[in-house]
Amino acid sequence: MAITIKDVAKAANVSTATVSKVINGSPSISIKTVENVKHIMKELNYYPNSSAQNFARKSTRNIVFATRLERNTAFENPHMFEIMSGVGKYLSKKNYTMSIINIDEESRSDEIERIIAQKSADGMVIHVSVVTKEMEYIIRKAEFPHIVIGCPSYESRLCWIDNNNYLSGEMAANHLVDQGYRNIAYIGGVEEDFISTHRLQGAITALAEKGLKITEEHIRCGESTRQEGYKMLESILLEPNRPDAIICSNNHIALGVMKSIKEHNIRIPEDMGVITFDDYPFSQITDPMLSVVNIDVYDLGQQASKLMINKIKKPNLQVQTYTTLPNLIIRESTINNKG
Amino acid sequence: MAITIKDVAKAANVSTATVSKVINGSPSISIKTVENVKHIMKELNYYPNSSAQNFARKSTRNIVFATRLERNTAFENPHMFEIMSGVGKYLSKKNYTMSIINIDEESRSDEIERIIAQKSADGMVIHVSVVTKEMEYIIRKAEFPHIVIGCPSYESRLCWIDNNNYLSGEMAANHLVDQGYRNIAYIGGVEEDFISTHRLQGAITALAEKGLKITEEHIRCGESTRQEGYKMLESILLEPNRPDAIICSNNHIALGVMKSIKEHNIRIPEDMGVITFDDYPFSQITDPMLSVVNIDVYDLGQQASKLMINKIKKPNLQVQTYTTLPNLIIRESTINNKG
DNA sequence: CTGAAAGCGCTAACAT
DNA sequence: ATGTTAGCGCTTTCAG
Repeated sequence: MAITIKDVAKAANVSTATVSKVINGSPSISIKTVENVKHIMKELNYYPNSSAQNFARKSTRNIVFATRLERNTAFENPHMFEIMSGVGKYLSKKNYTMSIINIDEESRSDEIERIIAQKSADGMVIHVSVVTKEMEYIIRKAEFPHIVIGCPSYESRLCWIDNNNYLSGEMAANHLVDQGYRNIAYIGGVEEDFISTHRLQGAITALAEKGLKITEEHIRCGESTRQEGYKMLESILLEPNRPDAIICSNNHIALGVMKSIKEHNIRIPEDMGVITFDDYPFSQITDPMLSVVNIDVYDLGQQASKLMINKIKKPNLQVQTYTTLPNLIIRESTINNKG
Repeated sequence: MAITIKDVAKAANVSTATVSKVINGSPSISIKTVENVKHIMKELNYYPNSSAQNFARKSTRNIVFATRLERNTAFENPHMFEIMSGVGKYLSKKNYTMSIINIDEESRSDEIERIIAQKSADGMVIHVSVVTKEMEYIIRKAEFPHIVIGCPSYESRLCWIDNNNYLSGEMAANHLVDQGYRNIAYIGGVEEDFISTHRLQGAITALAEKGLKITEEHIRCGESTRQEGYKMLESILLEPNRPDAIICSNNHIALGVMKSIKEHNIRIPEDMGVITFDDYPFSQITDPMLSVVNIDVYDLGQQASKLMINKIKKPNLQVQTYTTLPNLIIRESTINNKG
């Protein structure tokens, strides 16, 4: 049989209550006793049984990370796992465990309800891609500590944090202007793609401040695929007023855009600058290498879990905020010394 | 206060033991009682407290996935997360939870020891990249249910599963020969990179069966980076005996290799075929698109967790096996109708 | 500063 | 088929 708190108590000639207090760093124990007990614990190679601890103290020191774990997610959305890594890193530093649950189409809120009711976690970090209104209802009804990563696509009263896509859009536009580009186009995702539309709004604002504007026909929205990016740029090149720089709302679109540009024998960056967002390691394999406005999503994850832990202590803490600043990585695709 | 098993027992006019048996699907309860109790549970919206269950039954129904979660891991090694997703998927189907722990350089075996001693999980799935001999010692001493994903790089008595890299190498070589290539080179990782060396061995064997061989000067080993891949191919092109096809041990190397080939105005696939392993979604963005021998790592993860659960039931089950068959994805880089 | 003892909510052996 | 009851190993009052 494994060794328990009783064995330690006996060996140290104290009560189990005292041992427990030592384990939990209670200040009311004399230094001498603390040292003695700790010594015995080490000697006996004692570790408190975590199920018993969880049970007795009615808390698990476990946080659930809820997201989608389908086939290919890791390839298609490494960002999500990078966030998860950041969350896990911070939690382990704070002696919390992180368990991952897969939320799929059918059972989204059932899973959540069960976790809350079973008390198998003290809190929940949720990737925005899986939240629904029903889920929100359950979480808020139970007043369960949570933080959503990413701004929900509807007016929500859940707590969330996100990076500032608006600001990212501004940075991309400002950089292009600094480099001397003046006639800028935006190729983005569909209208419901909030990330893309926020970036666009940021770009528009930044340009307006410099007395520039993106003309209507230089804004395109479509699916976030290479194929669509390619098509959207092709159609822009048919216009008489050809832009001298393109902001692409993501890497997929950027790849299609570059393909189209190259096929037309337009030089990047001399004739046309290209910039996009989020630094996949593969941004560097394009020729020329892509400039990007990047977000430190690992850091975003760490911040989220920090908030999570604060919320466990102060459950009424309400946060809805844009955090983590974007940073500009200048590579070859926007280096244009006309500026 | 949340509702407990006692409340259910009272409402259903049975003992808590009976309710417990219903919860756990014991066959010794009459259908009528089962239905009645289930009905009451639903009515009261009762869910058993999982900490109490874990504590009482001395098992957690939790599996730890141990790996490295440092910054950029998700970008550099999406495979690892794809495996993790597969593991999580299967476990949740079997009503197990999965918690992730980060194993870093300093504290690798301490973490493991703690988890085992604290009984915070029933088993452990470990990514091969974090195993050490010390860790093996701890796991085996405790006879803790485990499965390592990937074959350890030393003679180990841990249980592991891996995909068959040897077979993958054979498939790559056979495909090239089928396409009519005869003079094949292998550009791989360093010697300690077992994945690469197994693939090489497979390729050599397959070629030997067809009466072909890779000459000594057509085998190169170096770091798995684009830069090194580039350099290694450059040096091969200096040789008088120029190969007509290249097997690259991974995507990074393949990218460098293709760059070199293109700069020498050698046509792919006409003058030189290129094949590599593991289908990143980005394998498709190269020009021409890369043929690859792919492994279904999501499936590998699912198989691993299946074994994991078997091991919990039969702890003396010993497995060391190559599983999950590779499959060939033929794209543009090897289509050569000389064959 | 330390200890006695009452649980925490459930499971499982045993009895009926 | 169902109930009684003794724990599971720890935390936490409360008393001393």
